Amino acid sequence: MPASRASVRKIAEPTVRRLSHYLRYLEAFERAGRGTVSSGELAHSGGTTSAQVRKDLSFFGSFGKRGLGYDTHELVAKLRQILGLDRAWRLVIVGAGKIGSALARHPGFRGRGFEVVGIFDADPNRVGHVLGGVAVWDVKVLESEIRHLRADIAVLAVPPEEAQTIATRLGRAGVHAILDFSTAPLEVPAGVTVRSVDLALELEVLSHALVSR
Amino acid sequence: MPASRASVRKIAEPTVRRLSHYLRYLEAFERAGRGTVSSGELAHSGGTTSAQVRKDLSFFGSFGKRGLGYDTHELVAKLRQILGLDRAWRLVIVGAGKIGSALARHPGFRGRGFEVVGIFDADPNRVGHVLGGVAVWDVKVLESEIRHLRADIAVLAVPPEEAQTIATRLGRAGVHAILDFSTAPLEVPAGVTVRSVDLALELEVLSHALVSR
DNA sequence: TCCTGTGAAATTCTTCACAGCC
DNA sequence: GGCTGTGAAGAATTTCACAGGA
Repeated sequence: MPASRASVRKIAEPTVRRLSHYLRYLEAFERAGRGTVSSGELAHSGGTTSAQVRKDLSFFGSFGKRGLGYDTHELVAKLRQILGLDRAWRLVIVGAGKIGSALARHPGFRGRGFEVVGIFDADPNRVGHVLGGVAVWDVKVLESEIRHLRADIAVLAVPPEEAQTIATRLGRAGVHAILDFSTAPLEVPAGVTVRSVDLALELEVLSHALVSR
Repeated sequence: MPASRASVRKIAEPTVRRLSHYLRYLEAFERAGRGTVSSGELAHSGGTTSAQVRKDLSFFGSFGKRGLGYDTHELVAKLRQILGLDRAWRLVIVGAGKIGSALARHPGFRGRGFEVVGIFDADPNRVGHVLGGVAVWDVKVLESEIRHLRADIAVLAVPPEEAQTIATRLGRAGVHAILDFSTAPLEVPAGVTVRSVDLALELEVLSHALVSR
């Protein structure tokens, strides 16, 4: 049952994260000129076990060679396809504050197929400026401009009290994926995926680790 | 078997994350003047089930009141203790680039008990400046200054190729917790906890969600 | 009646272990 | 010999469901 071209089967989120990890390491192996990689090597770089790697990959069919490992190029291409990275995604950033503008200038996104095509802010002093080569628009024109820019994904970097309003507007504008840096709980319509990055929460996990050693 | 004062039992990471979430919402309830909160309400704000909330909390003893719910203040205090937030943590940021300096100026940390006490960078043009009220030190004096500042947690915001070196030096300087923004795989000595925040990876999870709908 | 605390069941995720192929 | 693919076992986590206190 090999996955047919477009639609990719539903995978558990921890698995998706591992696949993304594997891809990262595979690309490093690829740059190093390695033709094949074994599940053990992938496991070592990613902090899992070889059995886990094989299980994760076997989910999509078998493209390893016994006794050898996986063909680096082939596996990279396959993972890109599974993760939807065989196309470019168009990103907008909402909120040109500290985090938003740091992200706008972050060069790492474009390199991985995520192109920032627009930035929005409510502050008239910021509107019209250019950040990282991208124009800052007034958030008033969010919906129309997002359609115009054909954005797929939005990065939400606004104060918590505005997050819900913007998220709702993003949903209406046809954005189906949001990377949320506000710490507010968001309610979004079905069909919109939200991933939250909460730095205070990450610090709290570390805090717990420190006291529970 | 109620947890005794200082040492807190080992909990699975997903549980810790949920506890942190609960705390966030509880604080909102507290500000709204709510004396008690039910597991159902906590579950709703956090996107889980009431049974999950009760299981998570019952792990530390029973401090809910049947028919009523949990005492807001009491539960806030308890969660703070479990998460190690009943004390202040001293944070250093290594790397005063885009992400590092955005974090240094981020007001949300101090508000939640994490105080940025020092910043380090290798660029002489940045050394000696002040970011968000905190001095930028030369990374050459990392070890001695970290001991001097009595830092508990380090935020690693350096280029990937330097991440391992710095992580090793942080370990030697007595830092037991690292929040890592570089995307390199880190090897750290036992006793050092690392949490990685990888924005490209988060975007890839969203990408996968978009193609697998 | 409302809501907690918790064994038991169900489900999900991970590891084991080995047959099979290069 | 080395390494994949995978059923089966095992572990961990989540959900169910209900007894019992406010």
